[in-house]
Amino acid sequence: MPKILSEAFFNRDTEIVARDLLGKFLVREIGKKQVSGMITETEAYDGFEDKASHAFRGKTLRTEVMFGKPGYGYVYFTYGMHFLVNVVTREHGYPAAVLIRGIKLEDGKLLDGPAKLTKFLAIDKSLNKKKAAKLTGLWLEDRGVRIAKNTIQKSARIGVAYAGPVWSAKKRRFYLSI
DNA sequence: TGAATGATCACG
DNA sequence: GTGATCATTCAT
Repeated sequence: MPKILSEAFFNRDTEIVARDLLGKFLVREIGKKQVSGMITETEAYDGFEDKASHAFRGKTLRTEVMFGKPGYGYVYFTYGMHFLVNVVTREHGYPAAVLIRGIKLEDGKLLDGPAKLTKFLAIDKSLNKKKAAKLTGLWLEDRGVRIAKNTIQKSARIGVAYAGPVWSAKKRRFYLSI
């Protein structure tokens, strides 16, 4: 039986959560239709100091969900055409989230880009600030897949050059090499 | 390498 | 209120 990831899973160090999400499943259910994929790529955005994080400039209407409870969705619209999905981590009041950048579908097809998977799973702003749970039609679960440690790779995050040399170089992107 | 395309944020 | 920018993708 798959185990749905709850608040306790997300209320931990953001980099640990980002790493542990590899091999877990992102599940989207609309009506009777269910689509899911194994997470293959994530990025950690943590704290008040991370210049790459949207929360760096403090709490705003957009980023307040990052300051909220762990296990909630942070979905935002960018470049005038793309939705990106994160899951909030750490305790209430501390801004942090993990961006889901890639998943592998049941049929083996790879969705290697944060906006590709949201498009395929029909994830949009209606899921912003919603708890990741069956009730909302979007959740994460552990199906018992074991990830060998030597297949987990770390690198700098993608598309964050604006954060400056120090913060853009932080190795907070995690992905599977297989 | 650059266009698409609109929400968000800083500034004044 | 205005203008720059963007946690991207796809075609040229």
